[in-house]
Amino acid sequence: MTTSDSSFAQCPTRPPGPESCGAEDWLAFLGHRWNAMILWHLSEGSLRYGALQDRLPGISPKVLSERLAGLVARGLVTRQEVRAAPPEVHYALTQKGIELREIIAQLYEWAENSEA
Amino acid sequence: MTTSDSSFAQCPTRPPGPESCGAEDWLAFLGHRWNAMILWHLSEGSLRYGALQDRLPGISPKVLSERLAGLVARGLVTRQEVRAAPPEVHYALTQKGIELREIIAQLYEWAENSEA
DNA sequence: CTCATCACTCACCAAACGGGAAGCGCCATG
DNA sequence: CATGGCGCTTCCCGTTTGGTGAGTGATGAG
Repeated sequence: MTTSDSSFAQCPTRPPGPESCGAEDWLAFLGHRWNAMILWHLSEGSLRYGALQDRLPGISPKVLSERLAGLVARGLVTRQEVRAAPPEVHYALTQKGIELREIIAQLYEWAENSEA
Repeated sequence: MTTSDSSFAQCPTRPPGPESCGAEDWLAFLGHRWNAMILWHLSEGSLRYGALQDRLPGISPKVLSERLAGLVARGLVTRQEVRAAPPEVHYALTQKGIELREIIAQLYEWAENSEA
């Protein structure tokens, strides 16, 4: 079965606003550069701001902050400040974030196979 | 299991270019406005240019052309011209397109459940 | 006291993107 | 011969985006 018509069925003509369909909204978010990458790197476990910067060569602090804020706002990532000598900020996936990462992993696997 | 580390594993530091990881590339594409929507509408079956325009209120001919060209270029959609009285152009999903739509459907279902 | 670190934030600016309007080529019909 | 429909394409222009570089605040080390 083709997942039948139960999927996008409720957002056929994209009613009023700009983004109405849930899936499209998430796709737009994930398609925004770095977001999926950050999600991926955090799946290793909690990481600090600086550690993320190191793993994402080319990202500017401004953009990294923006993306992290977006991920937190969508409930995919938690932000935890540690008031220490040099302050530490730890970012980690939420359950929701883990679930979403799973779906991205599926896409990744499909891409691998279809590319060949 | 969390799909373990077999997924993005090969694109850890995004080597040289702009988009290197397969999944991120596809996400960027799908996240581009209208693309997923077009895919969705085509899953009903073959549609003509004008029919797509009707189903995607707000899209301009320019953007629809661009998106369709992108979908064709990625092998998700076929374009078939019919030289008739008023010319007809039919767009339909390829096998690859159908597979990708499946994955989007999964995302959609996840979004539905997690939103609640 | 000075300096360095961490995690940002702010102001500025060029480049890219995206939408709207209008035009085009082809053919059939009136 | 003029008109109309279909499927685009081209041009223009405002908005957004992302990068850069500098600055901030708290704290501990030298």
